[in-house]
Amino acid sequence: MDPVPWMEKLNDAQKEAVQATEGYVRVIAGAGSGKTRVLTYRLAYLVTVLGILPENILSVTFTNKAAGEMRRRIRDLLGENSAALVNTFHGFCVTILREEIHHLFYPNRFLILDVEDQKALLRELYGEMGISARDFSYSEILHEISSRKSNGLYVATVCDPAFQAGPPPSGGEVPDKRAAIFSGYLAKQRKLYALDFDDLIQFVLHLFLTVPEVLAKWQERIQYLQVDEFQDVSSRDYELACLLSGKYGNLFVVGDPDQTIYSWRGANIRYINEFDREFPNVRTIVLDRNYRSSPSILSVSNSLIRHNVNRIEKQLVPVRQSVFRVLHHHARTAKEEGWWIARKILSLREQFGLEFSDFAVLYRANYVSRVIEEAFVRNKVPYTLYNGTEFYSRAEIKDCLSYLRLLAFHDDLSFLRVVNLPSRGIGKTRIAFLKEYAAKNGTTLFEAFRRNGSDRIFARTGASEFLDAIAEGERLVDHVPVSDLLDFLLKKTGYEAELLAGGDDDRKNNVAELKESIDDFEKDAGEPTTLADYLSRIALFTDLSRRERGDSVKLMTIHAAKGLEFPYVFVCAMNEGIFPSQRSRDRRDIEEERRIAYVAFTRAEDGLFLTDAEGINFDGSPRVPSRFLLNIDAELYDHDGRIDPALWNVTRQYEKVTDWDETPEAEAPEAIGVKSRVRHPVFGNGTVLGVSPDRRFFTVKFDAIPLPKNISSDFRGLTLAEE
DNA sequence: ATTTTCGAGATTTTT
DNA sequence: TCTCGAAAAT
Repeated sequence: MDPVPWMEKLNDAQKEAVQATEGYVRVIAGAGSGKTRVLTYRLAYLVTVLGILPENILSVTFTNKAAGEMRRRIRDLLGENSAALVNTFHGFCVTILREEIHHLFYPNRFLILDVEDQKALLRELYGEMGISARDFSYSEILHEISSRKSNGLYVATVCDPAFQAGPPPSGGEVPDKRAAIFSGYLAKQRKLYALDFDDLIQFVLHLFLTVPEVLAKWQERIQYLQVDEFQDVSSRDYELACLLSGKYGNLFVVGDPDQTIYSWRGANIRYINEFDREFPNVRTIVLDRNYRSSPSILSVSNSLIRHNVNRIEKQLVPVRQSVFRVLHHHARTAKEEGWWIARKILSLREQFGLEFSDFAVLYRANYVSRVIEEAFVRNKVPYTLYNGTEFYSRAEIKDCLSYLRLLAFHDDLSFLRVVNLPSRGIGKTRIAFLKEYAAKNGTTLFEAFRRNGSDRIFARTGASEFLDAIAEGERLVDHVPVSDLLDFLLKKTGYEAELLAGGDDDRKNNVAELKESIDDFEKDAGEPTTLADYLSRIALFTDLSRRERGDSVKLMTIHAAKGLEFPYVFVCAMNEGIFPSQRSRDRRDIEEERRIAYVAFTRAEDGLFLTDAEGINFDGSPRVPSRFLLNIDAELYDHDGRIDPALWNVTRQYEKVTDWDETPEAEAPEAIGVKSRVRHPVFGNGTVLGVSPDRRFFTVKFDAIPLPKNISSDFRGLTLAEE
């Protein structure tokens, strides 16, 4: 008695979820339990069985990859015009802002800043303030800006028409330099009318809370809201979902608390765990049948995740038959580890008639990929590197996009990037001249340049050639596709000539790949795309990074692999300090690392291989196998290669520091000062070389380790040594 | 005044 | 291994 034939493919719990369209519904969906299928079928059910209009339905996720996959599937079920009902949080915010941002005294054309842009903006600011990047590292400051922004109040400041975008306070002793950097950053972003990733959501929330008719309009539109990966929502995402679904009260959330791996970005497991206490009459559906992984892989995963204390017990039940037992390989060097993986892939492929694309290699941190790549090159294993942000932050890609952005926005950020690229003899001094003119006349740098391009200051430079190219490009903007526009610009500005002259094939390929991706984008959109359209979308595409080339092994971080599945998975560099990361300092951090491992393991369908290698860490300490290997019941997996029991002992030492419930009562950190002799549970005895100005950490030279290490002053394990 | 070179420092995860 | 900033060279 199913209303639609495809419902036959679903089990009872999945069917129940698909048909639970009204009210507040929470689905706890274990890895590989057919979550995506439920989400897509539910959309199809709403449209075909209930007759709901697609524009009244919205399905949101976090990544473009997941949204793209959903769009593809829903298109297969419902046809072309259904794509719009799937979006990412950020993409949907852009949609809202393009219609509504004028309420906030921002123009409808706003610029979206990615991390590289943010850094460029900071670099400018530092120059004006006379600050060095050594004292205030970009990433640290960006993190702080992000957390300062999370209180939401700044939006009102930035949008205030009276907000002065003047130069930040400089010279003299500013009591709080970080506060000054923050306000300087806000001033700069306002001047550019730019929004960074945090702003996209913050501005929408601010709009909803201050302009009631905007909220009412979107609440009316979104009659059915479903949210994927709900375990990863932050307080802002949560607030947005609640507001949007506030009128009709149809909110359907899906997630798996065991797969929370974005805490560092504000994800809070609380929102899924306490969902039933927040809303009335919540229906909870549990999907615990696993269709993806073989029983061996599943029991290893279950065995691992059981070590997390803060967790709701849930056992995944396998549906499939086992193919291989999970295998661990311990290598003597990182190089050998890479070679073992390459060799294993070649032999499995030979033996079972597999494709290279059946294999994925996952790792905790991007830098691990280098060794693997090298081994793959040597063994002629074709691979595709999915390196998150890296593709779009490649210099040549940013260059190309900056040229396009300069045409669309005339903004200072893009201008500064491309004006001397290739080198036209326009350096610090001439830029300073432009800045002065721009400040005096209230124009953009580009306008200043256009007015003064023939001034004698710019004699003997390529100024006129550059201005001609841009002017001609502007005439073309509305008449040719974006891809042709880029082609034109690169030729006319001499960028392409310079690129071809250099022997760097990677850079050439990257530019070629960008052109292809623009082509794809235009075909995908169906209708002619405007430049502004393209630019506002591309800013969010950080993970579309690289198209798979031919039949090849996929290399990516575990975070990037979330939501994907592969027949054969290698999880490499399973060493203390890499995985779990050296940065994890307490039990909560370790539990998140363990969830990351759990996500990695549960990506595998038929085969799972875990590898680690001995060697030296950055700080000179020796590498030992990851504690997660010890977490798995020994009889559930096999070892290939012998491990010196002494290594396991060191692993246990590490484990004691962070994994035990409470570290024993220790001396108050105040007692430790410069030249104190201290004792550390893992590194042994050492001497304190220095204390950070804010007393956040001590710099300690341990006797047994060549380089000094910074130890958090909150860390209770560091005590005065009794000698 | 601009470009090149060289050395030091940094390395989680990403929308 | 790669990136960034300051000094040297053109």
